[in-house]
Amino acid sequence: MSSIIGFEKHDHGSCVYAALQSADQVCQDRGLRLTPVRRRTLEVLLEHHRAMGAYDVLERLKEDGFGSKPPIAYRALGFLVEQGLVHRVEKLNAYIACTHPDQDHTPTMLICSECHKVAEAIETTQEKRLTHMQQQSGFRVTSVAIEADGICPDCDGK
Amino acid sequence: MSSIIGFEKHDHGSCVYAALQSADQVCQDRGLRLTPVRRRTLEVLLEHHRAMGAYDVLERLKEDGFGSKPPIAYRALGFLVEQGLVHRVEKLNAYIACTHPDQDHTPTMLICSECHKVAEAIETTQEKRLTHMQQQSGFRVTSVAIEADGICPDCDGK
DNA sequence: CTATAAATGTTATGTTATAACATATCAAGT
DNA sequence: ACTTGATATGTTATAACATAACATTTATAG
Repeated sequence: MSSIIGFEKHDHGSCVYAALQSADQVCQDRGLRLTPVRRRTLEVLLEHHRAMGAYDVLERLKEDGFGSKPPIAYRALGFLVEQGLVHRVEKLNAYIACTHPDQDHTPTMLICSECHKVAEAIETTQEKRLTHMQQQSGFRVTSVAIEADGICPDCDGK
Repeated sequence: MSSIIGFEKHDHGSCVYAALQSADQVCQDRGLRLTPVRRRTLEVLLEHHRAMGAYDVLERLKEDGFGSKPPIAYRALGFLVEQGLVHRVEKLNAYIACTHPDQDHTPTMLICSECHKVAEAIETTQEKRLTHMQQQSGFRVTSVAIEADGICPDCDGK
């Protein structure tokens, strides 16, 4: 079945805090360093709670005294994406913080064409399809992206 | 179930011809014009039978005496994508001709990280999941992209 | 306290994409 | 055929996204 994260109301402060905690934990477990730029990058994405372009992120980092050139942002984003703490939204060339980085998952991104909010639907049935596909085709899958354009509940009401 | 198009051998000449025929038909049926640039753009993609960037396509169009500036390619590609004759591969920012444009389908793109070939798996179960997702979330889906990175059968053997 | 690796930072450039406007072509009605 | 309105093609200019290559700093293991 599927559950949606992103369109409903929630306690934002605590969700940011929890996600950062979780990220700290993940990195510690994996022997990786959630350095200041990386942590701040994640925080920026969490605060905005929507898909942001690399240059938008960079803007914030610059304001906070970090480097001001594209690679600064791209490297931090790359690290976070690799660790599953951030998802890249391919259709938007943008990035969004993952709100449940603990579970290993193949996210489905729901992109509202109207308000441009992005929500994440977790499909647990995904893994099965993936394996299935593999067996049928002989294609050895390493990662999957699923992205849907459409109209979110809020905008649909109007 | 799923079937794969793209990695296996096939009669290329006739596949290009058939696809163009099919495109003519589709456009006629919809009262749209498959103009020279558009037709040639599709042909170029069919000939190459792999994902091409817009600028690569543009190169060919230029050689054939069509306009030489980006919008020429982007407009033709946009039209073809809209009509489902070409799929955009989001992860590659590239375009690939659809080999079965008749059926309305949500393609799954299989992208080989080694040889960079792209195959298309048609998932008929997709529509169900789509509808399902819609009901659960209130998100009204208009289009879905599914893309998998991995290793294709050919490269896996080596 | 060094040697090595990892991370940060910069310069420069490459790649992908679109806005805005000018011109040409097509299709329908007269 | 002739005008008109819509569609398509073309150009200029620029915006948005991304990475290679190299210099410098910071962390950490020996």
